[in-house]
Amino acid sequence: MPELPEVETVVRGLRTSLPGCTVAEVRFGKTDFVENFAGIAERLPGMRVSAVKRLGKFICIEFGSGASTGVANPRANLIVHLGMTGQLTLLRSGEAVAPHTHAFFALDDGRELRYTDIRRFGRMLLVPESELADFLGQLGKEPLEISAEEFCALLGSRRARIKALLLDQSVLGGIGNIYADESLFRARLHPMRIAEKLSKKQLLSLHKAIRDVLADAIRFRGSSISDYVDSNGNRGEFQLRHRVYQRDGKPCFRCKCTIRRVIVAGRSSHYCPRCQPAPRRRKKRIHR
DNA sequence: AGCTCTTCCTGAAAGC
DNA sequence: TGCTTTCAGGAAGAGC
Repeated sequence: MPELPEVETVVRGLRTSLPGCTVAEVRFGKTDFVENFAGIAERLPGMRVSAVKRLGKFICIEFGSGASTGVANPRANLIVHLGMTGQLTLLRSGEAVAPHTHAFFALDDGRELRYTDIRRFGRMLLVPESELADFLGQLGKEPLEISAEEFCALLGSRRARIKALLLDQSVLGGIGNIYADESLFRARLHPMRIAEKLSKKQLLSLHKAIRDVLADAIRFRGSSISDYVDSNGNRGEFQLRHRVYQRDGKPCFRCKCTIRRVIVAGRSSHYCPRCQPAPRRRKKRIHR
């Protein structure tokens, strides 16, 4: 599933050759994952890519005004969320079309940017520059940019389970199920711990664990569990280095104890019961 | 505030 | 063998 490291890998790939290219033609297959597909098909041709960015799990392809359109065409941003199975790949226009490919952006250099998404949990929309600030305002903090102090302040007063908060995109943008579990393992925190009850030391440990895990995962070009590939169609390798994610029933790399799986915040959560001890259950009050 | 449940969608895997 | 059912999950919305 594409999370921050996978999206970052896709963005870095696109960034090497997409800026400067002009869109020649836009075509769509199914459009139920696109907001205002007709508007995108009408607006983008003639516009030139000026930058490619990552915002949490969103890919942001920034378009400046194209050479042919001039002042009448203000800046706009094509925002893409890969959902569960989304792929954004750059190919030559003539190449065979993979099944479930639903968006085609033909470029002026004979290549094509294609969006493929088996389950169509992904999303695509065009955000005018004037509305980008509003869009960004809904996103949580960047896990790789937030300071330790800010991280502690953000989570330390919340009464929700720590795993739920890590997955909440309006708190931190970019962490999904894989990296939440891997971060909690490294910080030795059980996913059901209540954030408010964590010590400063534990929060600082989690902040570092998140940074370390994400940086490692980016170095290995993300985790390919099922469908994830980068902009060149290559799989990542970080799935080979997961310590707990989808390792339930297998021995912990640290202590050999059997990794377990529980549902937290509606998600499978994998943890080592010895390295990540369960929170102490509240003592029952005895009323008289 | 925060939890659970449901919906979206398809393919893989399990069940019969 | 082959058909049917179940499950997985990011995000949003409903209801509690």
